[in-house]
Amino acid sequence: MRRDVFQAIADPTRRAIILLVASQAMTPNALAEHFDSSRQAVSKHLRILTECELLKQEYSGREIYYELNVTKMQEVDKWLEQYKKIWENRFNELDKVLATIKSKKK
Amino acid sequence: MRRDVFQAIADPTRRAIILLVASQAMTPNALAEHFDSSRQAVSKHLRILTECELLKQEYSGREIYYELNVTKMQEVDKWLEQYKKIWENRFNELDKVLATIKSKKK
DNA sequence: TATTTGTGCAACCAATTAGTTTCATATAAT
DNA sequence: ATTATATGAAACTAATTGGTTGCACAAATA
Repeated sequence: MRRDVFQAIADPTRRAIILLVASQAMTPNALAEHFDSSRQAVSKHLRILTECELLKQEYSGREIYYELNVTKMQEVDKWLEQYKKIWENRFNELDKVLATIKSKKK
Repeated sequence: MRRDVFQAIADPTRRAIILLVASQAMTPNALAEHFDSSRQAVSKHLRILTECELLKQEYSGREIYYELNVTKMQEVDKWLEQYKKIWENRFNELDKVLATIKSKKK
């Protein structure tokens, strides 16, 4: 199935998984301990996160370590960039206003 | 209903609406022209986007102009920031490696 | 070899979602 | 005053989602 990063990060449990995995790679069992839901539920989240490449799998015997694929996270940042221009411009406008006020006070 | 920014941007139609509205405030009718689905479907998306404060409404007679609330967009950026540190560190590590290679070549 | 452990997958289910059609209402135009 | 337009809300529906339980299977351990 074609998975989308935005759809993946929409779920709060998945964002929590991302946060946990960001500091260190973890196995499904270890991750599941942090949640109320079953290991299988967590496993399904891991599948979704892996399918959209937000997570990478590292096999070690029968264990699978899931780690964050930071590169894919940048995709969200890339999407935000077009809007960043807008809010930075807002700041510039504000700067101008402040500068004007300042010069008038002199 | 309590609406979440991440859930709001998960839908591709809603992201398209955000993009359209980013350049200029638009009415539901004007927006609906850009999509295959009905005006009411677009209206429901607008409701979700407004509820999570990604959009603001500007009333003008019987028309309602929807405009982007850039401030709320920054919430996503704020979430990303903790991961930005990680990918910037990766870059620094890479820089070190490149620097080492460079000095060896000399 | 027999058993335990770590994992993914399938089948099922309740809740949510994104769409539809049909309305009600307020403003604008004739 | 009547009609047309812009909009939101309600009721319904099909598809998707996030959860469950039960299973299969490979790797580690006894």
